[in-house]
Amino acid sequence: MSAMPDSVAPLPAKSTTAKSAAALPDTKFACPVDAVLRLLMGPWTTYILYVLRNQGPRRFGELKREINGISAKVLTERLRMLEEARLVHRDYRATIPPQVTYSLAPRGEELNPMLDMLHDVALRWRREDTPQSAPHQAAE
Amino acid sequence: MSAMPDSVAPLPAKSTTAKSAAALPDTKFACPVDAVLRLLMGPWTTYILYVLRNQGPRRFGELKREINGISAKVLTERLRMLEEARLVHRDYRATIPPQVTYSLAPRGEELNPMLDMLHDVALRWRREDTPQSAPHQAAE
DNA sequence: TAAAGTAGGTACTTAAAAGTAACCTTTGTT
DNA sequence: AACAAAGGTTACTTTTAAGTACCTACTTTA
Repeated sequence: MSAMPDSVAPLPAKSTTAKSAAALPDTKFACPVDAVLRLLMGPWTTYILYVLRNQGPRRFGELKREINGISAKVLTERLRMLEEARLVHRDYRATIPPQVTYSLAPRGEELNPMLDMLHDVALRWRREDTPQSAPHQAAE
Repeated sequence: MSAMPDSVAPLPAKSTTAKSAAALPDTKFACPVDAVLRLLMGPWTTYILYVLRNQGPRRFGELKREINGISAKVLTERLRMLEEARLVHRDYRATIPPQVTYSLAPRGEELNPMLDMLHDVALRWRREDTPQSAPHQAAE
């Protein structure tokens, strides 16, 4: 029971300058867990981290080609966000075709144990939910 | 390096019956991590789990009153989703004012270690990012 | 001369999520 | 008779996110 001892509040889709701005006193001191989840949740985010983790540093075009279906716009958005959160590192070389390489920053690596755990849980649940005819799986 | 050895694919906002339906061959065998994150990401989801974990089983109205600002619609949606994912358990008593109690299901409790880890990382980062004048915090 | 690769940026459109408000059922209470 | 409480549902509107398409500038290649 050592989790979330602090003020926990969701981010109710901040509606600054909206019409009803006097209803919610929250949204200022948000739960840190929420903040991190908010980093990871977008459609392609964990996939990007996965590629950087397993394939190592990659250039923009390589990422775009590897992540089948993502648009340049969204890839840029995600990389900018992850860079701002210091999960990835951006290395820009102003050569004539400019060369930009992305890699996992220390904070990105810090997420690995947690993502591993999440991955284990997710795999376990999927195994449990898939009605296998003969349940004789050994290793993962 | 034991994470995500399987086919990883995002869920690109499934556009069935849309105009461009022949571009992406993915979205069918999605990454299990993505699937679990998709459960947790909505604005109020982790907050609901947090309340159920720390306050114990709660009725609908209690939850709604405790989670300041959530609407009945969204609370219902989230609880239905969490119930379908078997993270929470719904106990319905057809008394005359009907009585519905929600509690953490076993799978909900399985998430605890991971959420604790996530919480630790999130707290650490927030400490690092908050320039404290005198860094003499002892316990979390 | 025209295309392709490099790393994006911008504008526009569309779809999904969230919020708001009203309504439903039954019984007891005032 | 009207209202409150329980636990939602439904319809409607707004907000946000994502997708599509086209643009930049510079160089090499065909």
